[in-house]
Amino acid sequence: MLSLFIPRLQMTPTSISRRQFLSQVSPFETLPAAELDRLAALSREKSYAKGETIYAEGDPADSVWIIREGRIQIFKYSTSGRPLAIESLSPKELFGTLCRMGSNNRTYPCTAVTATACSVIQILDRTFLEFYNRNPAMVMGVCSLCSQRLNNIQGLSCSTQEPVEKRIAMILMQLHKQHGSTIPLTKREIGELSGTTVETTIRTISSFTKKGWVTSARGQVTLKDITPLQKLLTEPC
Amino acid sequence: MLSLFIPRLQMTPTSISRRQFLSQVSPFETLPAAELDRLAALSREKSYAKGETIYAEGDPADSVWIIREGRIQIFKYSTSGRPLAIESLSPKELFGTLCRMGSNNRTYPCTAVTATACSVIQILDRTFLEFYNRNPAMVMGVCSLCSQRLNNIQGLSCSTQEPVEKRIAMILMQLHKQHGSTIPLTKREIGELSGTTVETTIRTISSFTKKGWVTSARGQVTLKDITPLQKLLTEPC
DNA sequence: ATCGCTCTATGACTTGCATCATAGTGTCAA
DNA sequence: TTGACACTATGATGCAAGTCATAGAGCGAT
Repeated sequence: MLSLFIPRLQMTPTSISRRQFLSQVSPFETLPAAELDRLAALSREKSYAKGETIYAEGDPADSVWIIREGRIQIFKYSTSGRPLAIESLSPKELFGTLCRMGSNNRTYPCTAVTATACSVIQILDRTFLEFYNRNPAMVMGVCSLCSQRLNNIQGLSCSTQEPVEKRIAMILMQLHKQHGSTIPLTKREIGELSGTTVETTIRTISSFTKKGWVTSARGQVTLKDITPLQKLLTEPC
Repeated sequence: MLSLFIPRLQMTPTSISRRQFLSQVSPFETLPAAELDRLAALSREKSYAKGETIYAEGDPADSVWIIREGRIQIFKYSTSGRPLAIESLSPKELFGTLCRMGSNNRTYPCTAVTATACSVIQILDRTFLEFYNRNPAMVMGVCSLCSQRLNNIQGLSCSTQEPVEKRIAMILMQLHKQHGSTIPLTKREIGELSGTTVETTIRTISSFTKKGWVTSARGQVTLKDITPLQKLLTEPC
């Protein structure tokens, strides 16, 4: 689908080693030093250009992924082809893992697409499971991550019922936690996370701008005053 | 809110002991005999009439629950008050647990309401955690449950994008797995699971009836032919 | 028996948001 | 510099599904 000539991310010499990076990633924090060395040795690193698909829903799954650099969106597609972005993930976040831990689910349930140039760490399932089985503390870490994400998604699935304006406000608040007051996403991406179209997203954000709540530029939204946004969320209608 | 005079479920003398029942419940299956005895001794059983709220979103949470008898629906409410039933749970299923395992989330994120008269087993958090910390196999069980539920809900949240007809077909297929071909839910309950109104649910199911796919009676829907329902789900539009 | 309530059913009206169309602007590549 | 393309922007139109209204039918409570 994508041109073969898209330039890959040029890895700048990273300041910290992969091992050190992994030691900061949530379910690996508890691993003893020797295990971390081994994990760093057994994992590999890959680079992707913006817009590349790392895996697609239904692909046979054999790996767990961690973002080292860049941003990735996890999609589900409706049968009519409209994309819904379930999550927008930043460095140190895992993906392609959690929903496969339980069942004998050997395919990816979603599609992972890079939203920017990315560098990701790939760990084969068999490697991951080896560490998983050997380190009870890590099992708890994964369980805890799973649980957190369950909570997020529950919130998301409930937001279905809300009118678009609230859904977008909700996503903006969530992105605010992730990125701070300047959110580096295009209107399209925000729309995909809100489950709506670009046009509606633009109209809505433009109405927020008119009210002085945000400012908007190409590829970014800056939150100027989050209290009215917060208020909008809790308002009865 | 509810009358104080609603008659409680009259517990018929159950054929199996609570201990034996617990031994069949997923994350406890792996517990050694002595631990099961202890768990049965430390847990307690409660009965609820139809329509009672076991806990509400935001309530301080101190327990893990298991359905012994009856059916329970887990709700989120939109700010306009419209209910969305995230799940419809049957005996042996846990609730009030999974989304609290990770964070220090001391309040329930959803509301649990009995859809029929129910008997439930209550396990205090501190008891549950004691077993959780002592039995690594149980941690994996919980992790796996969490992961399964994450998958279910991901499917649900994506279905937002689908037209109502598909959402209802989807829910019917899911309930089919749970209950067999006769689904003992009212149109209202099916609507709540599909994220739509009673009227729309009735209209849609009535259209399925006219096509000969289902038959419908007060408080139940019987699937006659699931292949066209299945086909509806995958159809491009 | 009868009151009250929930469930089912169907028609008429309304509306939020998608869709379609058009266009200006910023950015990158050759 | 010029084309190609993504992003932003705004107006016009249509439709799916919600809302409101009404009514019959089943079921439990007294």
